[in-house]
Amino acid sequence: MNATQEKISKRALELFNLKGIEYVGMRELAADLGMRIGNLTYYFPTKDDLVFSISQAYTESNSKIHSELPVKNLYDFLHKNKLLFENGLKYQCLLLSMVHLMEQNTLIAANYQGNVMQNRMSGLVYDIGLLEENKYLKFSCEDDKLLIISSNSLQSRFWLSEAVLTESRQNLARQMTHYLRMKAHLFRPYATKKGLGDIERFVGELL
Amino acid sequence: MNATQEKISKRALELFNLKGIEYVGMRELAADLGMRIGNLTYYFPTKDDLVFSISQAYTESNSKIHSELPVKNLYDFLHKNKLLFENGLKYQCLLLSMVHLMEQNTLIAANYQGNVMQNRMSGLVYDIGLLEENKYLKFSCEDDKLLIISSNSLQSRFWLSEAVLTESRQNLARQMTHYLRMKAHLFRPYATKKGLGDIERFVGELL
DNA sequence: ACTAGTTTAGGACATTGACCAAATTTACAT
DNA sequence: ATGTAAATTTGGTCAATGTCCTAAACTAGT
Repeated sequence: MNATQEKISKRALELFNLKGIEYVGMRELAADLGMRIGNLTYYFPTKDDLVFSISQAYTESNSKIHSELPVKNLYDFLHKNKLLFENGLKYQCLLLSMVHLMEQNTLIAANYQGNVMQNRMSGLVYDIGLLEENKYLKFSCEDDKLLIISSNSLQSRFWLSEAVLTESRQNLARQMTHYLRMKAHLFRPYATKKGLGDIERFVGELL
Repeated sequence: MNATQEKISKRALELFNLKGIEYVGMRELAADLGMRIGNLTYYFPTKDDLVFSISQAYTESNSKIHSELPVKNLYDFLHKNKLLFENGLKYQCLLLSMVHLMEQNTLIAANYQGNVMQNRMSGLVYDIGLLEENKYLKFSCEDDKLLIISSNSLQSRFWLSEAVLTESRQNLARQMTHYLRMKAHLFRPYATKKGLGDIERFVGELL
């Protein structure tokens, strides 16, 4: 991706985050960038291509967080989730239009269902398994484990959608700690003594 | 609402559920109903009006469930949630476009933020409080209670959105039991012995 | 038969994403 | 400096969307 493409998708992300992907037209974006539509489509033939490139940047930054932060304890895990939340905030337009995108943008849909989803899920299963091994978490049955993983995924995907129901897109950041606390509490019932300590530490550092 | 309006919104709901609100045009809907667009706009001046009338039907059917099913025990509560889930499925188009609608449809936004949201939340707080009084649930601190309520709300609002990421709109029904089990497990750590019995019973009846 | 409500017919408008071709400008390598 | 390729502008077109309009025709109840 060259400099102009970077410039375009950077500004596009800003506008998309402000108003929502569906409500920023290509003409509007071009005007904002001080360029003609023809030039925009020179770099991104369709709007879907543009959004896809943004979604790839999001996926990559998420992958980076995952690879750079091995989860050794429950605090690590929660802290990693904080970074993931912050990253989600940076790309809020994607998370807020997820259903939309997955049904309409064939590039994103194919990519997500072909790679991202499985990787995410298996990564999460791995992390939780490790925390169980290292005695930070303890599940009384396999069911508990699987359902807490599901709950966790759902919350990660849609906390921003819920947040936007009460506050505008411009003020989502300040709701983040609430949802991080929520996530921490989700694991509370399954935490060992060691695990509880990590949760307390994480929650304590949130304010 | 007269017979023709009923006919229109009934068919509109079907099409919206199948394809998504944003992807069914007014012309398409009119053609499907064998009427002219002019006639459609005679009954519903704008698409927003049509969607709003559907959303009101949804809100009313939900309110009906709430008023007809007093929550005496945890089983009642979970069973009520099952009915609410089934109702959400009937109006899936609304839940799948929630963010969209709340930001664009001024009628829905005003109504939701003015009434629905508070009622829903206070109703839930009331139910949970009752279950605590009647010794089905026990929370070690107020925090746990509030955060479980938040988790529960988020899951109720967005389970369909999550479901549609793995299956098409046409096949959402069969994922419902999974999310109901998830909901039941959400309350498990806070259930008393009595409460656990109710959960077992509810989950047992799901399959 | 009159009237109000309903329905049709045939348009219009601005906006959207997308697509296109020709001309011009810019940057870089020879 | 010159030629070439990439980048950019200009000025459209296209179909589809939601919304809006008017005049005419049909239909039901009084």
